[in-house]
Amino acid sequence: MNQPVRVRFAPSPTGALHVGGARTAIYNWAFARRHGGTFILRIDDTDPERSTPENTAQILRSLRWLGMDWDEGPEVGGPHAPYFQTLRARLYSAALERMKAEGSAYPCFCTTLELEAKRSAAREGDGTPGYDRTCRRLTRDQAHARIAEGAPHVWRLAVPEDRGDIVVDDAVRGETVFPASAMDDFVLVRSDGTPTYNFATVVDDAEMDITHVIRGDDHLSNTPRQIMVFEALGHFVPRFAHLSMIWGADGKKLSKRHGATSVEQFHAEGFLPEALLNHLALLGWSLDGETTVFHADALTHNFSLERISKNPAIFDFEKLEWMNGAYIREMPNERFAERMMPWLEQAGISTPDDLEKRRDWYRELAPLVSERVKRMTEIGPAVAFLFQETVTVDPTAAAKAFSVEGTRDVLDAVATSLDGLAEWTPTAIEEVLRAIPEHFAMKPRIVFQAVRVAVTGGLVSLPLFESLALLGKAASVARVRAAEAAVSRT
RNA sequence: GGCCCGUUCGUCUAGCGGUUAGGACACCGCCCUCUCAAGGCGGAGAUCACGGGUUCGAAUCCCGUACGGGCUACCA
Repeated sequence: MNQPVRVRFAPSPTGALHVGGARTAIYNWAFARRHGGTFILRIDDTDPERSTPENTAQILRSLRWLGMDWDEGPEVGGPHAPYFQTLRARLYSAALERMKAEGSAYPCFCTTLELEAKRSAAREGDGTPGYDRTCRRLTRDQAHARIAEGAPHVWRLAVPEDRGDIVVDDAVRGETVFPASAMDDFVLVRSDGTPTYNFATVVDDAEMDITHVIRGDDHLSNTPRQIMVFEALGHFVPRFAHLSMIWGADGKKLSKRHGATSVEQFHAEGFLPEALLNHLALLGWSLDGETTVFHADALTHNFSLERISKNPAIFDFEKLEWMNGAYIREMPNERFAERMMPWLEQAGISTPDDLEKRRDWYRELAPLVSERVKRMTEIGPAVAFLFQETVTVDPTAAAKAFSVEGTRDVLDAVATSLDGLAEWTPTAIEEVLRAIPEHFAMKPRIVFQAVRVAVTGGLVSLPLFESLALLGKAASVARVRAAEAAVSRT
């Protein structure tokens, strides 16, 4: 097959974009980009009960957030539009007409009850599953007559009598053989005229000239059926690549119990799209077995089906968190300052306007924060003390840091020293504060913890001298004085 | 039941006949240190699911078994 690569991601809008679906999308996208091919987004919305426009919108949003861009599909159009299955009904009936004419599809009038009886009988007996082809034995005239009568019927695939074993040469699994005996005349079109998944998806993949089908493992068993439809349609069979599932920590299907499952939720919880992309990419694929942190371009330059692993993966939230921290840390200060803005805004701490006014200040703040947060949601709590008029001292922290004998005098000395500082920089502040413990013959950490609690309100904070520098002289001195007053009262 | 797929440190993985079975997260220790992080160094952790073969030699190839998963729908 030497034609240009065309791949597709075909989510069903019955829910939000899941991490499993996201990974499938990423692999398809990376494969297309790597080979200069076309990445198509198609919405498989044939389930009228559960499909919603809201879900579709959310899926598109999540994909975009992750950095996926599609060459054909919703919002961008393309030569094979429309890209919603519900709008492609004509194609399915056209395909069925062709198959009827060629005898590769036939009507079946068996009722659900009859089918159930057949199934349980078969299961008791030789174990051969599938439809027993009762209606296939009807003559053309008989079938026509029943249809004319208005008898409800579905359309089934007439599996060729001479069709041998079906070999799927899967790019991930290798050669997988499905015995011909296991192939049944499955339903192509329901009695209400709508196509089944196995039919619609093949008609679409054929019409869109999909060359590689990269999708979840759960479709592997359906593949021989689909291959037969491709053959009945006289269309080339694409290459398949089946991805293993992503599980929760207990080896069960990933669910809310395990934490976030939808891409949107990861976003809300403070994860960066590039980190989630990286982590997902690594769940079943490896660059070289050594490199763990890499950007999207590494994927678009190196992605290959051959390096996809066969075994299922368990989603490791801790590793993702570490990776997110790694991405935060490597971000240039300027960029981090911009990226933290939405989170500060959301927390009601700051506004983009403020960033415009004090870019330098934010640039100084950035590295102090980025070095110690793993998620964007942690930024707010870490920097809040710098944006508030006064600080509320945590009682437990106060009890710990202010209980040392002589704290009042120490804080007085600190306030005085700071107040007398002509130059308000971290180094100048450090210099003058270092002299305090010496003077009182105390351990530096004892003194600095007292100042930290006084200024930041807690026992854990951004580096002290830098924090004071960013806070400003007036506020710093005021907070130390306030603490001093509080201490003397006890 | 039938048919398919999978099984390397707790987790993600490298490995594609000959390696002291490598890396990353998590964990532990030390260093750095104003707290917390980050960083540096080191450590522990895998009888390669199990049993048979093939081979001079198997985590790697073949066959079973066990355990997990998928499909077996007028769901996708």
